[in-house]
Amino acid sequence: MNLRELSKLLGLSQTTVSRALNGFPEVSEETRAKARAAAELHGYRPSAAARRLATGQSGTLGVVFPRERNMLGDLLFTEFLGGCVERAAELGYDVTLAMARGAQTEEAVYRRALRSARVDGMILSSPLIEDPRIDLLRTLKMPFILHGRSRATSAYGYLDIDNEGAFYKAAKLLTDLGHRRIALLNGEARYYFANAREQGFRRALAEKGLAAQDHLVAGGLMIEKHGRDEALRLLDLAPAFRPSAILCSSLSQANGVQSVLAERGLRLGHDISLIAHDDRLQDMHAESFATPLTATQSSIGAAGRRIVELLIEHLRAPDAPLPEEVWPVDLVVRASTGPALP
Amino acid sequence: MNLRELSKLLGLSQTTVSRALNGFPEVSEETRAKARAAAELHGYRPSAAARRLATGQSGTLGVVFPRERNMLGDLLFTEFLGGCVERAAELGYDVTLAMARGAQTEEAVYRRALRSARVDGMILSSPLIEDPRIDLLRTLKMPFILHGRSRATSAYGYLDIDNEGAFYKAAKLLTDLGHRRIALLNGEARYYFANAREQGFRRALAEKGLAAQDHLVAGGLMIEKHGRDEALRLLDLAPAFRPSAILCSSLSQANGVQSVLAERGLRLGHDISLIAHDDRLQDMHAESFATPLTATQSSIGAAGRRIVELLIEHLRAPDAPLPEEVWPVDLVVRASTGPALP
DNA sequence: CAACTCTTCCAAAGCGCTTTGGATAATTTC
DNA sequence: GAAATTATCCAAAGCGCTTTGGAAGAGTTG
Repeated sequence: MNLRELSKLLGLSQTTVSRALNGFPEVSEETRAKARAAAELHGYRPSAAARRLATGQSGTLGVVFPRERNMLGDLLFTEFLGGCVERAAELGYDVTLAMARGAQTEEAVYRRALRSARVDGMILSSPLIEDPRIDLLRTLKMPFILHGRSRATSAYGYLDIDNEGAFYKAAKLLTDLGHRRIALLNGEARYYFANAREQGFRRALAEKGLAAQDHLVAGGLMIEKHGRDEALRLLDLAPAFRPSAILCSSLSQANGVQSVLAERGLRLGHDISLIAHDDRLQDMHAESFATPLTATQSSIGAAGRRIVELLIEHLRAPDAPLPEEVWPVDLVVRASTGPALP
Repeated sequence: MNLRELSKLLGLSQTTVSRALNGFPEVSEETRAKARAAAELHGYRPSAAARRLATGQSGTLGVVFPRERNMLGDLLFTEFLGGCVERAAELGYDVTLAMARGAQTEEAVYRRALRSARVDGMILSSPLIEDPRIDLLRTLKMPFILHGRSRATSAYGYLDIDNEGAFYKAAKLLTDLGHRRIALLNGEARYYFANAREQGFRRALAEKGLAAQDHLVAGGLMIEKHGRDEALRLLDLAPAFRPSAILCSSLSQANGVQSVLAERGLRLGHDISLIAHDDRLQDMHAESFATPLTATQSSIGAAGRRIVELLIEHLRAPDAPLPEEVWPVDLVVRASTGPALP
C-alpha cells in the first residue's frame, strides 16, 4: 500500500493525503481523520527511502562506536546507546552505528556517512581533552552533538554532566570530614571528563589549603583491576603518605578498591572512606555494595535519551543557538564515608 | 555532485556511468576506468536514499538490542555488535538497532521496520529455547538470521557455536581426570545455549555412568556475583556432596568462583578444578587469570562478523538453502584443571 | 452584488538513482 | 557484401514521497 493507492482509495490527491497524514494545517480535520483511519486500516506506512529522497533527511542518527573495547567503557556505552535508541525510536528516528576501526579512518567514515546522506546528525561520546573529530565534523558540515565537552576551536553543541562540580563536592565532603590525604583514582587522562574531575578534586583541596599529592592521583582504565592495583599500592605506602580516603571515577574501580580493603580488614566509613561516581547502570549500584557507597550519581542512560532530543531539535532549527546543557550531579551520602581518624 | 552532473561531465549517459560504477559487464573497461576516476576526483558518492528507492533495498541491517541490561550480557552484546558493525561497513551496509522496550511491543517494532523498508534483514541474538520472534519474522516475511539456535516450527538460518559439544568436551576432560562430582554454573535456563550446554555436560557424565546431581546444576546470570554465590553454596556442602570440579558458562562467573576459592585457600588445579567458557572478549581472558584457566573458547566478535556475511548472502540469494553454520569450540587446557584427589 | 480573503484541495515537478528496451557502431559469419 | 552477432551506449520510465504554485469553492466585506 503506497500513497497513490491510498489516495485513490480515498478519492483524494496524494498531496492532500500526504499533508493530512503529516499534520499540515491546510487540510480540514475531517479529511485528516478520514485519511488517518484509512492509513491505519490498510496498514499504510510511508516508505522511508522515498521520504528520504524527497526531503533530503534520512531520519537516522549516527552514534560513533568507541574505538577501543574495555569493560566498563562498554557497559557505559551500551547503557548510553540504549537510551539513545529508545528515545530515537519514540521520536521516529533510527540509530545507526558508525565505527572507525580497521581499514577505514575515522574521517573516511564520516565523509561516507555524510555524502551518501545516511545520517542527519551524529552523536559523539567520550570526547578527548582536545578532540579532532569536532573540527572535522564542523568542516564537513555534519551536524553533531557531544556527550561531554572538549577544548575546541570551533563551536559545538553538547550535553554533559558537571564532572568538575561532582568531584569538587565529593572531595569537599571528605575534607570537611577532616581528611587530609585523599587519593583520586581517575579515568584515563586523555579524556576531558577525567580532566574535569581532577580539577574539581583539586579545587576542593585547595580551598582547605591542601595540595593534591601526585602519588595519590592516578588515571587509568575504569575497571576493577585498576581499582585493586591502585588500592594495593596506596595501602602499602608508609603511614605518613597513606590516604585516609579514596575517590573513584567508577563503581568498577570502587569494587576493586573495596575488595582490597576487605581483605585487609579495613572497615569502610571507619578506617577509611570511599566515594565513587555512579553512572546508574542497570546492574551495578552504589547502594548495593557490602557497605553502601557514598556516590556522585547521574544516569548515563538518561543522558542518551536527552542527547537525542537535543540533536533532533538542533536538526530542526539549525540556526538556533547550539545546545549547551550541563547536568548537576547529586552527591548521595551513604555508609562508606566517615570522619578522618585523628 | 550527483549522477547526472557526473555523467554530463563525462559526456556519457547516466545509465552508462551507473553501470560502470556498479560493475556491470556491458560497459567497456576503458569507460569504466574513466568513470571511476571522475567519480573519485569529484568525490561522487551515490545517494543512499535514491538508491534505496530505486532498488527497494535499504543497505541496512537491523540488530535487535536485547531487552534486558546485564553486565556480561552487555559486554558480549557489545563485542558481537562491534563485529557486526565492522563487517557490515566493509561490505557497504549500515547497521541500525531495533529495540523493543517501553511502549512498543516487539512486533510493532518489526512491523514498522519492515513496512517502511528500513532494514533489509535482521539479526537476532540470545534466542530463547522457544523464541516467538522466529515465527513472527517468518510471518512478516522479514529476512533474518539467528545468532544461536532455537526450537522453532518454521525454518530459520543461523550461526551458532557448538555449545553442546563444548560442554561435553569440558565435562569429559573432568571425568577423564577422575572427577565424579562436577558442578555446572550455567546461564539462564530460558536461553537455548544454556540448555545445549547442560545437555553436553550431562552426556559426558552419562558416558561414565554418572548422573548430574540437581544440587550441582544452577542457572543464573552470567555475572561475577552469581559465581561467588554459587561457589559459596557449593563449598559449604557436606564433603560427600561437595563438587571437586566446577564448570562455568562465562569468565565472569569463573572470576567470582575463583575469588571464593582463593579466600578459602583452595588451589586451582590441585584442590579443585575449574573450567569456563571464554567468549574472547577484548578485556577478559582465561589465560590472564591468576591461575590460567582451562577454557572452551570461541570469539563472539568473529561470530558477529560472520553472521553479517551470512545474512547478506541470504539477502542476495533468498532462495538458496538457509545458512546453518555451527562452529566447533576448542577446549584449551591450562592450569586450572587437574586430577581428582583420591 | 462585485471584489476579496480564506479554506481546502489538486496537478505536476522534482529528489537521484536503477533498469528496461532499444539504438548505433563494430565485428563476425556465410 | 549482406546478414547476423556482439559490444557499447542511451532515452526514458519508474521507485514513492514532498512541495510548489495554483484553482475552485465558501465565506466576508463594503
